[in-house]
Amino acid sequence: MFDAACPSAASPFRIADKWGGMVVLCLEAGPRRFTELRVPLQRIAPKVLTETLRSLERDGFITRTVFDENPPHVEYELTPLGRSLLPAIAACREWGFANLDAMRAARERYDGDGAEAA
Amino acid sequence: MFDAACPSAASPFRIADKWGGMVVLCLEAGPRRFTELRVPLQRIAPKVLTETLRSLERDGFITRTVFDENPPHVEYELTPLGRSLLPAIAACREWGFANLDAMRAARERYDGDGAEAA
DNA sequence: CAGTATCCTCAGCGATACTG
DNA sequence: CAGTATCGCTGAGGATACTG
Repeated sequence: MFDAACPSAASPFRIADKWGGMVVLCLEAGPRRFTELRVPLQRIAPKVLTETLRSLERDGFITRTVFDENPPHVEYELTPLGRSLLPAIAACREWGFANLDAMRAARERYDGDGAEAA
Repeated sequence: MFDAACPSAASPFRIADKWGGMVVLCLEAGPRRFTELRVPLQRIAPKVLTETLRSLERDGFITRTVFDENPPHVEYELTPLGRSLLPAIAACREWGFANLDAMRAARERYDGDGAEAA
């Protein structure tokens, strides 16, 4: 159980990084271009978006298609494997919608106790 | 969409850290003691396990019960909120069982292409 | 047994500037 | 437009030793 060879363990897909899941969601509705992805993900630096996309491409979750035009045109699209992530992501999001408030409350309670004591 | 106030976004619960999910799974079958958790999670340093447990406790996922004995005896147990994570974790694990091989294959293909070119 | 204390490393994330 | 190049920081994660 949980040996080093078992990345599937519990969070098999923290989809690599902080942004991976969001990018997948952004691509759910169809192909998107580099700059289009930067709109919903305003806080992301271009370098980081590149890294994220490369990582997702490496894992076979997305494809990168270059149109030989000027100005350059590149599209990212989910593969079937990438789409297979959506149900699991949905399960996580549903948990969030249902329980995030409770979690936040627990957190305030915990932090509160610590603060009072001091 | 995806503003800073929306941690629920995609991976609402990378359950905090690398080990959080595994610890929750270890507690699924019932309460466990500190050292008992270190058995399946051999690679975890005591400091890190402590941090992980504190974090889970803070979020209301587990309770920490101290039995005033000698030698000391402490038990960690899932709360209902903690148990609510299990379905989402299960969804992630199922994805892993179903698709991890495909992902690994994609990764090797990708890395292979890069290596050949060099 | 159940932790703390201390120190360390590295990689993820980020900001900014530049380019084919 | 779609990136790369460079630099820097922070903090999660880890190894080891010690303690009530």
